[in-house]
Amino acid sequence: MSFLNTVHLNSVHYTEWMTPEYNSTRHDREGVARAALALLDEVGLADLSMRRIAGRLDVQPSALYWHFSSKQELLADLADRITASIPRADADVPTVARSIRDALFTHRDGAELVLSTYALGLGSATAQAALEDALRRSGAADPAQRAVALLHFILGHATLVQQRMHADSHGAMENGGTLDVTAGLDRVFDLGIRALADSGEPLSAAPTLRRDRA
Amino acid sequence: MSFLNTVHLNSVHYTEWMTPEYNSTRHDREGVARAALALLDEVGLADLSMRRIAGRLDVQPSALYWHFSSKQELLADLADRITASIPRADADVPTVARSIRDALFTHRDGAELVLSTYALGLGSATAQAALEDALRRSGAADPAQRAVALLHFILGHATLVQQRMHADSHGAMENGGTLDVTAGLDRVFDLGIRALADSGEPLSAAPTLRRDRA
DNA sequence: ACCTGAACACCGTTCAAGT
DNA sequence: ACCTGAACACCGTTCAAGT
Repeated sequence: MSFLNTVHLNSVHYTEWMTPEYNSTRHDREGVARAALALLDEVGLADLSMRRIAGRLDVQPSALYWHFSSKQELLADLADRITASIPRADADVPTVARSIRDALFTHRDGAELVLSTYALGLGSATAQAALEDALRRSGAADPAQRAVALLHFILGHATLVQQRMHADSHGAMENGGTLDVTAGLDRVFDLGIRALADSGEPLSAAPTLRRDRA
Repeated sequence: MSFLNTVHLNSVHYTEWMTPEYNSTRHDREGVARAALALLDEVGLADLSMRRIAGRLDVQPSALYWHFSSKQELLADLADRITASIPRADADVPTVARSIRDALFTHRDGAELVLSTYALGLGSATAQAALEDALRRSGAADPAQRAVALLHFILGHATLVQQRMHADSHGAMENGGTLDVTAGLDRVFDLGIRALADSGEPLSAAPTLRRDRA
């Protein structure tokens, strides 16, 4: 009976009279990706299955394979959407680094997703380029390699922090002093970024004070 | 018929006469973990299923749950074995960092495994402690936080490099200049480690030459 | 102490066929 | 252009029961 109902709703002869307002259940690549990203925030990467995404769209699992050739391709698309949200500003290295981290934090398990996807692809080339530009402007040595090192640190750090956040939230917090664990990790991030941003020999002998603002 | 045969082989009445040399098919926690670690090297983390591990041990999947309460616990055990192989030497920071990275590289997907497992646990506390000790000996500022930053960098970097290695090996190498990609990443690692090992303001106004030993 | 057998509630993916 | 239905070859986990 329930399936009869469904059949009836869907059998709206797909012909000329089917105007946009009658179209409800059919999706495009964009719609699938957006639904998947929303679902990611609700259930997390481990529980983001093709079947669940399909269920959210009121569609059979096999329908997703018209839009994406595999789950891997879908995940790569999501990773690209996350890294694409990095603002492209003429900021200094710590600011760019923080904006990359914040983009990863925008979605649940975002860091892990981008990390898993990064190796295969040109995804997060955006992030790498932004870091390299900022480094070049600051006059740092070896800006290209330094950008890669910064990106690896940001991805590793963000992945670990995001995991820890999720574990602490509905997990076993057996440690009494876990209150400031995130605050401590924030200082670790700043320390790491600053160390990777400027070090080494060349340019300006004065170490501490660059930056002429105020 | 095949299952009859199996039944016959296993029904060696479990009593006193069952001396060690007759015992063949029964396992302990250690044996399961070793088999799983060996299988990890063959098939990789994505294909390391409980059912495959059981198959390797000629045992039903459910048998594994006598030794480990979940797959997660088994994986955590493997991660601990990998980090436990880090040599405990009085070496300088780059040397310690490299030995941690090499321990992660000892097994296929070792970095990813440890990274996934690290958040939950005290695993890789070994690595963190080793780094902190080395930093303290070097007189670096904020050794505790710096150790965490170094560990995050090492885990992120090693995970990315290991993924890339595997992708390049039997994957689509569409890039012409991928030959020196690993060499380049090795230089990135050294740069990152050195930057994180020494930087910052305090101690000795002269930036480059510390080192009072010898 | 360690394992089997059977079941439960899931997976990703393919493909002919429908509209 | 987009989807269904059905199938294939898998998953992790539980639990009574066996030896």
